[in-house]
Amino acid sequence: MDIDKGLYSRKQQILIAGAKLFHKKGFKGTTLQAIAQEIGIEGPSLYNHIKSKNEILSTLLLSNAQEFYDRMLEIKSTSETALQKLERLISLHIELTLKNPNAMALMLNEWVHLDAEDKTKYVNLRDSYDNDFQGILAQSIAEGDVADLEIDLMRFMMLSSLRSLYAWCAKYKNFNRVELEVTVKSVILNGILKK
Amino acid sequence: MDIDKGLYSRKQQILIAGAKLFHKKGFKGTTLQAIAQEIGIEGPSLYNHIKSKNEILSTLLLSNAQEFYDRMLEIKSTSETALQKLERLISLHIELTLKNPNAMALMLNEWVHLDAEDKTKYVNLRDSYDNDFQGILAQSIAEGDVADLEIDLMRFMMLSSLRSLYAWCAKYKNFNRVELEVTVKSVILNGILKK
DNA sequence: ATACAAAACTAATCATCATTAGTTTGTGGG
DNA sequence: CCCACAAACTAATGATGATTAGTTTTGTAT
Repeated sequence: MDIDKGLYSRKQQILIAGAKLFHKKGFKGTTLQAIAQEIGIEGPSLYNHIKSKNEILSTLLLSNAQEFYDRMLEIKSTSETALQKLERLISLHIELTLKNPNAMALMLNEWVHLDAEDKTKYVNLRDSYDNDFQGILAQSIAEGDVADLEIDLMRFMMLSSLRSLYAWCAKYKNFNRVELEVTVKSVILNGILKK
Repeated sequence: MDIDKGLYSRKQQILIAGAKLFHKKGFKGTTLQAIAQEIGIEGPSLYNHIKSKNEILSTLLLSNAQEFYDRMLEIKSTSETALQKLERLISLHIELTLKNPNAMALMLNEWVHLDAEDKTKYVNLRDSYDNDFQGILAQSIAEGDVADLEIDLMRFMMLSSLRSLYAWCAKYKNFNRVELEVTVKSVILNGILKK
């Protein structure tokens, strides 16, 4: 019973509790009874609001993946330099991480438990995102701002650290958001060496 | 039936198959029957070689965490500069990733399914490793080689990308190991910007 | 107040595994 | 050739947990 009943619909509460528990115990390690208990009802009562356990996971994953992709399209369409777009993408990751830390964790691993149709949708969204990300990276190499190294690997390393940030935020709760953004950008763009 | 019977003991085969399937489906999503099938026997026959499903996971995780920590102690004890030690740590991650890609994946997530005692052991090993890593990073700042930014976050970002490398290696199978090391070091040390 | 609909509850059901019991097979040393 | 012993096999057992059925409660609009 962690979630304020006044502020969220039951469906919302279920999604919030689901994200929290799926993150902590994994999808398969979380029982519907546990989710129900988290919001103060009995397990089977959940079925007044959801169709299945899998629906909780797919709602969480698809809505977040969609939000990432929508925001990517928005950033792609601006007329800035590719490097400026990369900086916006870094900010985007931080923004969405702060908004939905638990969902961010699920996007790394739990998507394997989606059923076939949703898994395809999810993987397509993620692949599109990764592709566009890499396209912008390629452009910033072409524009002379970014080093011409193995581009798959550069993209991969950038996204790995950005996608793990939720864990850092969970551990060091008293960080300053602006400082976080500055540091993350500095480490990604300039590396750790002193100049 | 993927694993050559001649080269490995049954216990080894079980560990290899377990790592593969736990990686693909998660610990809770993998049945003993599936592991058995992978090496061509029936589920209950596994009990001639193991004590429980959990033992498979804990053997995989603890032996790998221990290997990381042993190697860390070795590197700490050399008389090189802290920056040289950091480069050795990057190489170490790549070496162990190539040796045990599936186990590397498990170390990120599946440790939550260890039972209490093993989980404590595992978390202690990991925390010690992270601590020592950060100590070396602090020293290299003190030695004037590394930028004086939020040190927790720098350590976190470095380890996030290193610990995810198994996924890149799985996807781009034809990479050159030396080039991989060079690129990873360059991105971590110098960032992505062209100099 | 009263009735209806939404949302809870309790008590099945049914499937899926991990694990155990009891039995058979296969092999290497005598 | 035969005996042990390790390592398989098949057939329970028992727990767990998603989902369904059927019933009661609650809250709201008349």
